[in-house]
Amino acid sequence: MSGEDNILKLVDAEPDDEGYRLHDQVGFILRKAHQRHVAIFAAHIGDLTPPQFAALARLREAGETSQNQLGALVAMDAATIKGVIDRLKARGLVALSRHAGDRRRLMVSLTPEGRAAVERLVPLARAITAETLAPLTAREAETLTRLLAKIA
Amino acid sequence: MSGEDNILKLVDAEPDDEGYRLHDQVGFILRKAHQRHVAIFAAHIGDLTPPQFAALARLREAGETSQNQLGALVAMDAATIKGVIDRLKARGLVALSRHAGDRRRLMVSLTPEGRAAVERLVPLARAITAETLAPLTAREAETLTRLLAKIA
DNA sequence: TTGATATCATTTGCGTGCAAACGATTTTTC
DNA sequence: GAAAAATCGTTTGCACGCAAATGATATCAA
Repeated sequence: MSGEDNILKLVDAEPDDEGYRLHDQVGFILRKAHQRHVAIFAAHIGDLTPPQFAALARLREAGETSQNQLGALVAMDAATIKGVIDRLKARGLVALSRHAGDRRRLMVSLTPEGRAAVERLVPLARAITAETLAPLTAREAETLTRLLAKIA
Repeated sequence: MSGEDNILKLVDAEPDDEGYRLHDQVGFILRKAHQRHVAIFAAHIGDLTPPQFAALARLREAGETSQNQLGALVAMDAATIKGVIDRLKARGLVALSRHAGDRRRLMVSLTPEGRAAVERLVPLARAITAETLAPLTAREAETLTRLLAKIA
């Protein structure tokens, strides 16, 4: 369909096809940027993943919360947050208990070890953010963060 | 450590700690933006994942390539690209053959069905990009894409 | 009250994504 | 040419991330 008139290639060239370059698409770049960030994170904090750290950091900000509630705060669905919490619990960084009034709810809280871990790691997390944004000027970094937040 | 002088909270407050908000960190926002994009992708193209589409699209741009080479082009390591190619092959979208001169190399190429699929999907992929960037003005979208590419 | 709904958590299945170890082949070096 | 090193691919193990199905408990409505 619409494949005859190649005369005005640059002006009118079929927009459905030839002008599509994978590496210009936001999704592709977004995936690569995320990969690079995860790699930087791993280089600084080897024994905790970004989602695990996110859960701990948010738990410190929010205090005790139910598992799914915490999931909502760190953008993880019920199945995902469960795995993350299981692993944090296995390492003694969080503690679990049943909610008094609602026996469905599983409350998650930081253990002293968990709190100590977050506090120890926050400076490293700052460095990770800085290194991720290192290719940009301060102004560009601010812009990127702002625009990214708008599409997140 | 450094927890006594709370007098000048806003001016001199411990920068290692209290000023750290998870949801301001690039890594966290990057992860959420990526999640949103994947969701948009799935809503438009239900039977193919972004990595699978990326492999097909890049294969069309680059022509026949070795499996690991293709992986490099779409930012997937050897283990990951293998799984993606396996699934595309199972669906008849790519064909595999051994390289003549180098028996280690596994050459990957689009089948006619694979080519037809990419060509059919490119317009949808454009719409996915547009929807992902919809919260932004055209100018902002261009800026975001450019800055994202710098940190990717 | 009870029956219909909604919510919280769990489980399973599938698809990335990466590290590490491995076997098979080149390519390099001596 | 033979040993050493590099490259290509495979496999395993672990950690997200999501959909869909399930069970347990709460809440709402009739």
